[in-house]
Amino acid sequence: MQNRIAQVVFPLPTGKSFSYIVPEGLTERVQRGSRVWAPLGSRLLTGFVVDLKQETEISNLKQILDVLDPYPAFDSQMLRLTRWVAEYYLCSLGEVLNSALPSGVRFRGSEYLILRNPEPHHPLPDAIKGKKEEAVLESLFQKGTRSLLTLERELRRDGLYAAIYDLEQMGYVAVKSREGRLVRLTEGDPGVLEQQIDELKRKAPRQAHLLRILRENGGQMAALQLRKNWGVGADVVDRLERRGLVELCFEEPQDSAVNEKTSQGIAEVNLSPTQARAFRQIKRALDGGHYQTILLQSSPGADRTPLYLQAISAVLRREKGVLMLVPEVFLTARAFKHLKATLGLQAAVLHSRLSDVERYRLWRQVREGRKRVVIGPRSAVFAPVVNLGLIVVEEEQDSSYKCESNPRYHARDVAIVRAKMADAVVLLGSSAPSLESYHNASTGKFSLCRLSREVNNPLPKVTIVDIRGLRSTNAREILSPLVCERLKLCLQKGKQAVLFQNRRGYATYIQCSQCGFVPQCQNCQVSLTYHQEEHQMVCHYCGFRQEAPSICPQCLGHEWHFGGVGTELVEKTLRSLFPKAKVLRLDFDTTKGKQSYRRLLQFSQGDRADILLGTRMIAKAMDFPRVGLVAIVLADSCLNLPDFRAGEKTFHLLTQLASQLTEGEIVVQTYSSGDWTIRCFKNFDFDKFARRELADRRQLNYPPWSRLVSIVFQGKISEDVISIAEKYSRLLQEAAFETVQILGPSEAPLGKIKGAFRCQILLKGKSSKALRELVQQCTQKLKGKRGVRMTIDVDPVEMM
DNA sequence: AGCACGCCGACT
DNA sequence: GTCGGCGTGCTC
Ligand SMILES: [Zn+2]
Ligand SMILES: [Zn+2]
Repeated sequence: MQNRIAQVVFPLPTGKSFSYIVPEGLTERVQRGSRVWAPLGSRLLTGFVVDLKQETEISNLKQILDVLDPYPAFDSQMLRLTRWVAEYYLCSLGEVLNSALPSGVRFRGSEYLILRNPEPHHPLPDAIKGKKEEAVLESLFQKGTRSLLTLERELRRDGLYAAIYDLEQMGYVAVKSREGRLVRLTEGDPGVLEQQIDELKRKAPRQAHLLRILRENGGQMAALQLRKNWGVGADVVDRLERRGLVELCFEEPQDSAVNEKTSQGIAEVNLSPTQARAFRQIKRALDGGHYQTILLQSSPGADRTPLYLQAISAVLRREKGVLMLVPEVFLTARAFKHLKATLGLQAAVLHSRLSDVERYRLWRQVREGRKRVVIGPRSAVFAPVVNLGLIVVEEEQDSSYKCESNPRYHARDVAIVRAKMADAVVLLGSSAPSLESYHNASTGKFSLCRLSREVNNPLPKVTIVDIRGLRSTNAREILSPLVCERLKLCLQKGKQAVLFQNRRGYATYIQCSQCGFVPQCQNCQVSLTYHQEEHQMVCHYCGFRQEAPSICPQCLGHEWHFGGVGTELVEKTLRSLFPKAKVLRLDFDTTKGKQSYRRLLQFSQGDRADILLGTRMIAKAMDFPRVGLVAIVLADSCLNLPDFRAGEKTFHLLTQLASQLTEGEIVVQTYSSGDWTIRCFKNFDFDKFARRELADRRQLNYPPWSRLVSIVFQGKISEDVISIAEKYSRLLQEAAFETVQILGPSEAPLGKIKGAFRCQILLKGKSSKALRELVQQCTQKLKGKRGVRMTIDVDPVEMM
């Protein structure tokens, strides 16, 4: 008896799965993990098959219409992993599966179907059984090739892809990418060709250009080459083909980059004695061949990369796959370069910035085991690496690993669970690890591997400058005399200086000197930041902006006090102090948007500036050898965040900045020089900091001693939000047990953002499982209200 | 999430 | 009378 019933989940908030009949023609191809096309209500949706059964009690079943990939997108291990993510982070399996796939997988549009045997068979071979197969073949007989998009339009979509994959499997057709096409001139006569080019020149210069390229390169070229070397896109090729001026043929793709080195040819890395000592422990874990998480805690400035490379090389020699996670997309380039230069490897770099076609191509190569090393940001933790042997999580403490939209997973934690399932080793690298990982290492859940600095490579000098006195004497003063002095020296020596200030703009707020009025955002409960360059008031939470006022709208006063130092003001100060120095400012904290990404890459490469100034991102972005001074303009802006992790985050930040120094000094300006975090950082004593911080957190029952779940309600009408939050809170109180603490509901920090009021309930408890069950139970009972959205965050990182 | 269904007030 | 707001519940 065949499995005729498929259980399908969809990317909807419902955790439910739906049963469908698998039609005759699709039984072979519809498997667990397949992506399918199916009707739900009045809609047609893409879903995922999570199970196959022989029968069901449910009546009035609908049919699955089509299967989207030639083989299941998820294997059983990935299904297990995504199910864990859904259960742990309290969201639907469908949503997790959807975000685990490369985004925007509508890749099929750029592919072509070709007839393998160009002779039309009449009658059709016996093997062709389905109507759809027949239709596809008939369509191809008319013209040797068809784009998949054309076929979708021409034939009905139901069962189309299943038919295509069947025909492909039987060897009648082949799916080729648009860029695998060979473009050939149809006109052999040079005179006629010249005439054609002339005619096209005015109306379609790009097409004329393509003809010229072909003429000068032997009359033919692969579409991929045309794009890569000449910048001529596939659309131009299509148009010329329609004119009949070029013809296309399909050759087997000669993708040389795909072929990785054989495992024997993988190089080894030269390790220093210090590194070799640390590596021995990693090697033992790799040799063991079982799950283990190693926290690689390096002293600031010690290079972890050689250890990663050596571990990767060892894993590849065992014919296993590697996943390397980095905190930001732009950091993948550096990792790729290292792998290429040292091991001679072409790793697959998977991230959201690739085109759909490219991303899907790489994803398939990884899925099919043709690429065994994947580099990427947090989403890459779901890359379908075959036979996984090692996951590297670089800068494991970085909060970018936590996803701030559904599913709100933490890539480091998912990596650990994945490694357990695959019996792989996890390497967590950091010079100031998260206290969660540090704690896990001290309880024996992880093993700790320390990497110290090379003996000839001393720790940088740390100077703490208390600026309490300074500010009171001259409010306009931003840089202490000591920092100015060090800057001068640094520049004289021809070294670069890095300045960090966590606030963008010129002033974080402006205030009327006469009546005390502070311009606020109309959508958020925050003051507007003054940007001098654009002469605008900007909200950093919703993007609202308006012309900076010259006259106070309240009292018509015209004198403003600028409060809170932003990077623009620091830049202005630097320019007046060092008019000859080249100052480069990098001030955005997201890498979203093309422009910021480009500037970021320029920044991390363009090391010609004398002074580099910026916000959080500079700590991650820079990779310069010439840095002689790092100055933190105001450590307090990080230290005083309303977050129980403020101290930890400050330590991370300072350490990351200090790691950029090969030799030199790091100067920290602060109002609270007596603070424990600052004092420990002065001696680079993370262990001392962590011990005290852990003790404090134990006292207050904060992670890692407890688990948190944050529930945020938001909506335009504050009364509705509050009433729902209170209703939920009552449900919690009814169902809760002693070990759970319910904090709130209280107005979330920054109560109103983007016009939405926010109310937060924080659950604290010993067991994450118990908390999650409680939340799940209450959420089912809660009757929501239109206009009030509820967000559940398990293990929240950002407390805002 | 969407979408239909149904219930109620208000306006041609 | 019916148009359109929104709460409710379902989708195999
Ligand atoms: Zn005023
Ligand atoms: Zn705002």
